[in-house]
Amino acid sequence: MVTTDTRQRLLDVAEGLFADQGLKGTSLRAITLAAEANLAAVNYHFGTKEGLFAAVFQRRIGPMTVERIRLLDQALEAAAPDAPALEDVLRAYLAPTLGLLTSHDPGAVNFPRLLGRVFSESGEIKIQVLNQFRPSAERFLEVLAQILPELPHAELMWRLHFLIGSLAHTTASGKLICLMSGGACDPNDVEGLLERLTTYAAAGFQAPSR
Amino acid sequence: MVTTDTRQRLLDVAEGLFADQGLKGTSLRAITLAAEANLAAVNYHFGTKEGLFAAVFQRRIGPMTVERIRLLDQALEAAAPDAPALEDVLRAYLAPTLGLLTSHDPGAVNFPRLLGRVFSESGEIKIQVLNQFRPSAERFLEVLAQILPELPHAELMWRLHFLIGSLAHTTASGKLICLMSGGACDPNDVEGLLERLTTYAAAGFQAPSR
DNA sequence: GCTTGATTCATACGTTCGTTTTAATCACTG
DNA sequence: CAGTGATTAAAACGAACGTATGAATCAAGC
Repeated sequence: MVTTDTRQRLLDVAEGLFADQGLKGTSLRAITLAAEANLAAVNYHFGTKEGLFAAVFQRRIGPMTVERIRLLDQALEAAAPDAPALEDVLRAYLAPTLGLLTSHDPGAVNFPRLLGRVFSESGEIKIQVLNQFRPSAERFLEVLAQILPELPHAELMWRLHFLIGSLAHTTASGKLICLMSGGACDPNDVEGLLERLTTYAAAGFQAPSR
Repeated sequence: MVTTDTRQRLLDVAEGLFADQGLKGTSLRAITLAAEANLAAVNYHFGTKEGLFAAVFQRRIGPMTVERIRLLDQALEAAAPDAPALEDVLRAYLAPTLGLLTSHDPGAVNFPRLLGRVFSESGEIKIQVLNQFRPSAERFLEVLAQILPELPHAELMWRLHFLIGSLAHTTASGKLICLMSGGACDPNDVEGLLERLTTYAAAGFQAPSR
């Protein structure tokens, strides 16, 4: 057996605790206690604490990127030979992240929160994680540039940056902000959220640049 | 003298280090070393590490909120008796945060980064800080609801939430994302950034809700 | 059934952390 | 100039941290 049961439990538990408390705020003792594993298990399976942190990401980023590209290609094919609708491209980017929130995989629901947090982590880890998103991001930028040819390249980058900010903030603090709205917003309505963010961002992307 | 020099230096240094490494990632020894103060100075002046963290926020949030309301009232008066332009309202919300990035106050430039990071902090501190923004946020929501009367309340809340996400992500990771763009984006052009984000968000807010 | 490699376990190490304590120093007033 | 309250200084405390070590346990093959 290449992957032991302990390994899986450590990854699942770490995913949730890192999402809640961050890298520095989560101790190996808290992780191994919750995972019902020995303290030394993390160092045995992942070498170091940061190794576990990286492994948590490695497990999800690949499939998420694949799904994004798949949805993008699907939108491209459906519209061919025309360019796809802006909304469909944005949805292809957002859906694989937001979709995890309603995943049946019990550990996966924590990953979007963790993903929204990673921008606030310091050190090499952050850059290492974000670099894994670059290739797919550039594919999306190409398609977006094709849909919005009059938009300068820098403007497009900024708007994708704004979108990622909205996404990260929603996955990381969605429950908080909707608590502040007095319950008017329902963060559990993931499908509705996807449509709201898509509609909002699509309008933003289409705004004329000055 | 009610505020000693050491107090100021601690606040300034802590503002930068907390912005870079977060609350858990910054040690009192690192702070007092950089501030050329004794280790015990933090506990003496602020009681506890979290007390220092809260004090860093308390120093900036008040003036920032006042400035936001001032700019909002200014936009309201200039347009009276009509409703102000959506762009002007959004600018009034964004400018006091982004403006600190070019402040002459050497410590203030770090605060927007810290502000973008606070959503990722855990515990009571985060809620305590965010609650200080509620009153002014509700003023803005009232005005926005007046400008966009056809927009459901929940939709408006979500869109403000998206905007805050873009703002936080920009202040917290602006330099990073523009490094990833290969230098195409210039995070030091604060005035241009304000216009870009205002334009993008204004179009998003004006999108019809479904 | 014994060997071998993989995993788990209990335990300890050295470091760093936030905080506390006690004494020294400073600034000012009477 | 003596005295007093505010501030700084040096040192130590106990707790928690990540990591390393060596023995114990397990699973599988010959």
